[in-house]
Amino acid sequence: MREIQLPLSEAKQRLLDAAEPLLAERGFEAVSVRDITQLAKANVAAINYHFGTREGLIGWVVVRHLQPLNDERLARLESLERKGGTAKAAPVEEILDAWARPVVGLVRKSSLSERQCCKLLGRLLALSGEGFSQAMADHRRAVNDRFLRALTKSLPSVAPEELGWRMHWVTGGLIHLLLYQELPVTGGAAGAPSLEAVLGRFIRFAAAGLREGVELEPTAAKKGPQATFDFG
Amino acid sequence: MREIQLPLSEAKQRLLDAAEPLLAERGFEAVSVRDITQLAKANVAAINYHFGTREGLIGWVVVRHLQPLNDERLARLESLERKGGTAKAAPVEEILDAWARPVVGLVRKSSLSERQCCKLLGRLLALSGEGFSQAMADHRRAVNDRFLRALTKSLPSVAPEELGWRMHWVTGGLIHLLLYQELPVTGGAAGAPSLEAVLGRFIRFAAAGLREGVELEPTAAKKGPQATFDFG
DNA sequence: GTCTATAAAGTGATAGAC
DNA sequence: GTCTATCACTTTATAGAC
Repeated sequence: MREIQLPLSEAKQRLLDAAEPLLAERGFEAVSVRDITQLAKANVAAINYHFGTREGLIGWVVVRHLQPLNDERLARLESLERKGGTAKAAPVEEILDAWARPVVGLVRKSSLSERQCCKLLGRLLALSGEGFSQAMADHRRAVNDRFLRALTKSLPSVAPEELGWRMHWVTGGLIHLLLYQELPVTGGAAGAPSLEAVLGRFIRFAAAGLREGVELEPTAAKKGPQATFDFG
Repeated sequence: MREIQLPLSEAKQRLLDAAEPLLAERGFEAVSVRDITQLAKANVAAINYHFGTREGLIGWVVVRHLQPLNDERLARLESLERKGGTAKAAPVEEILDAWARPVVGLVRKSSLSERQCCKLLGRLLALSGEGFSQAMADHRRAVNDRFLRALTKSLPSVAPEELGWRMHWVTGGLIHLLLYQELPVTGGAAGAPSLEAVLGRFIRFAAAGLREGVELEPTAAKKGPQATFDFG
């Protein structure tokens, strides 16, 4: 499932590197090809030559970030499952960690500032599959499915459908966290906590939400046909 | 604090009524004044005559929806606090209910379809104060503050700052719920649950998240100077 | 691969007639 | 208040020279 990162020509990389801070800051609709080529010190026609259309470039931004994110999520989940053995269910916190924590690595590797990279990731995740290539959409759904399955195993007393909804809301929380990380701290007395710290607190919060009601129904849930939920 | 709903001329209403479904469907950036006037069967110049600029119209869309939402949130919280008396803290679920449930009333009253009204509300909430009038922004912050205070009273063992962060993530969950309500049910066997039902489930989920850790630290929290958190 | 020039259509806003 | 006509730009995309 892990696809090879296609090598990009230097020109394409330059254009993408120029486009991403603008897209992070202003959103996908509010950036023109002229804005990008100007910042990249390239010609106006460069984007159309290298990417065909403006949307073609956006598509590359999507795969450049969401592909590694989903790959890393999957890798961490699989490592988690290998570690725990076949029968043992992983703790909710560790599953959520595998799901949320990869953004830290992406932010580190990115040439963007932490703030911009978070904003861009937030915007990309907020697309929720709209305007993706079919391959990307399939990959995303497959990863979602794997996580939902792991969570179902870890929380058998919560209906899988309910877990799908809850992960949907958790996804919204992560997007909001990435988009407006600076928002809540403006009035705070202490300095802003690091991204890692915020993610850790978010994971504990989300785990508690996912677990809601488990102490009330300790019996194993009825197994229906596994419906697929696109919670992203 | 509750402001009088300014009477709108019939022409202004017609334009707003035409604009809102388009804005709900395509987002604020992707709708032109021509799209709106065409749907409203009005003249191209009508928007500039009645609202000054395109942004002026958007501003009215904001107040037409977010003002009643925040008003209703506040009214419900105050009713809740009156009911419980001065010393008694309201249960977290009821506070969250006062915060989230008003969207149902707005959807009912709106001439938009439930789906479109939810999308529009989701987009408006996602603005997070960007591009609001100062009065709107202040009102929003004041309502946020009141809710955070109520939650702090109800969950004294959770640090107010932590509650601010958690409400920030809850806000993201609500926005995602409103924007992509249909998303998780596409693969489900049963039909989609009603908005009311989903909100009820969301409130229980969010309450569990807000409560995380309370059983570990049953002592009252230290009272520092109350920082204001703009969790919206 | 990179450039200029230009096409073809769309944008918000406004002056001025009615 | 409503309309037409129009201004002054901006948008994506492309043809063709270098």
